[in-house]
Amino acid sequence: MLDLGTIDRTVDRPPYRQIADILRQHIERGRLAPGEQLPSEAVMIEHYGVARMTVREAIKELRTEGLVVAQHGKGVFVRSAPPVRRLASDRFARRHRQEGKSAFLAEAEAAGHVPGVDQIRVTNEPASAEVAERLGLKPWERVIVRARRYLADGRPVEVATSYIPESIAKGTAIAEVNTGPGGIYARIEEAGYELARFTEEVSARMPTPDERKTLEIGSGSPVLTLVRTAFDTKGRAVEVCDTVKVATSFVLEYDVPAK
Amino acid sequence: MLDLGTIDRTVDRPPYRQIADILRQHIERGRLAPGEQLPSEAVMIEHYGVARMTVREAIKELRTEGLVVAQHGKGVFVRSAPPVRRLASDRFARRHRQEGKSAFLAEAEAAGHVPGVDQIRVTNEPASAEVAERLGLKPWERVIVRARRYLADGRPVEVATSYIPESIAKGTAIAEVNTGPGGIYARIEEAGYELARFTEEVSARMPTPDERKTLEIGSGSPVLTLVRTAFDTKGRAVEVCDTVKVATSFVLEYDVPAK
DNA sequence: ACGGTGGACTTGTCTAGAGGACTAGGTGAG
DNA sequence: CTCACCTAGTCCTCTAGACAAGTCCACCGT
Repeated sequence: MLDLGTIDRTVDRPPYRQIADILRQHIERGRLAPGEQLPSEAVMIEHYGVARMTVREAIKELRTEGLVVAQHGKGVFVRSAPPVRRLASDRFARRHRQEGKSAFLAEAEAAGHVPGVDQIRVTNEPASAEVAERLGLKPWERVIVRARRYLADGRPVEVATSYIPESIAKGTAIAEVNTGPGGIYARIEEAGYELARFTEEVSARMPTPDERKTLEIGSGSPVLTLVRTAFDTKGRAVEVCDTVKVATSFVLEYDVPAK
Repeated sequence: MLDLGTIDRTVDRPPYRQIADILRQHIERGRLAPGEQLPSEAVMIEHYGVARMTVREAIKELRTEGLVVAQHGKGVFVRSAPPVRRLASDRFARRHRQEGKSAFLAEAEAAGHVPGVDQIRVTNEPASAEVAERLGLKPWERVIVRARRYLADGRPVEVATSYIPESIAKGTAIAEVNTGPGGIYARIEEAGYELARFTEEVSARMPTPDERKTLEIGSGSPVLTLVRTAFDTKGRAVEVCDTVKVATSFVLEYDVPAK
């Protein structure tokens, strides 16, 4: 049985924070394991001798910290941390291209479905102001928009949207759902644009309601956003990729540039 | 005068969300400018005809989204977005080392103070479990801990903590507040460890109360965390740097590896 | 001119209670 | 067996009020 401890009304720290502290400790020390249910509001009201709102305040605090998620009608549960992934998925794909792809993956791609990716959507739209600016396009020019959602262990972890100028994509498989071996970077290079450099803008923020839904996360956990721009050897921007990612650890690697 | 609109009780969306929506729109459309004060709770209670807690719920929502900050006894204010910085500051320093440093910066460093950095703290401690693991140390070995806070336009934007094994730092200026030209990387290389590679783990989360205080941010805005590990040419980890950053955009750049 | 005090206004915290909505499990009718 | 219904338990939302604490400023006495 979980030791809920007691609160001390003589001390400076408000009761709802004390309760949050107790629960937070239990979670951090593993006494409340991921997926496990917290004591119900009623139990805590009884135990601590406080009003309903006080307990709810405590739980709300843990929710905004992303430690727990509440499920209407069921209870409050310790959030199970999504698995750590080594790299953002596009990088993953690029790396495979470089290092030689496993027969399994190549086969899956040839069959038109890549494990871990669902909800692929490809459209042809006028460039938004921001995309046009990043790609150096005129506002009326059109882009191919490729949106996809990545899964890990059946849970969504990332939504990525690529924008490629229609002028580059024309005549290639870029506008197809299945872009063929090597993905869009291979197609871009076949179209005569040799990739040379990327920039990435990284930031974090709270998700929009839409993103919360797509990524299936609680409102308390932040998302990482990456806007990657790919440039070719002539310095032209050839692709912009906007990635929104469940904010769990991933790893970048790079070498020290030669001196 | 700000148009507070009205709420509709016949509709599905709960009143506190409707109020939050109205305020959020005002903020996003600039009718409530950064730094500007929101109507007080009393005003909104009167205007919408709801209870105090309902208004507070609405404001709480905006707070967890990081849109507003409340100041006890003063009011609730639209959060002014921290300035965008191009690069994390350590990278900045590294780049300067590579590209040649401006006379101004070199001079400032020689004088022992770097513009934009305050609260430098250098200690010698036993390695924590995590740091020991990352640096490949035994638990009893000691590390030099260098903590510093970076400012931009007078506001804190980043707290970085470096851990260097005492065995490497011994006899160098690494344990001094002023590490001399080129910073700790130059000192590490002088000690015979040639830097070869970095890994970085990036994630985002909600700040701890302590971090909120140091970075002077509201509780609603997430922080980016970077744990960078530097390796030398022999594959030994020589430094771990833990960076907690106000989650505003910054830029990474890298080249496409030669094929 | 100066300093202290008090009051108005603000947000922070808590209480006590109500009805609603969702989930899961059991029960009984068909 | 299947389906509809009920019920207990859970969290969601809202009301109405209370006192505490921080901020600001006008006022008053010195």
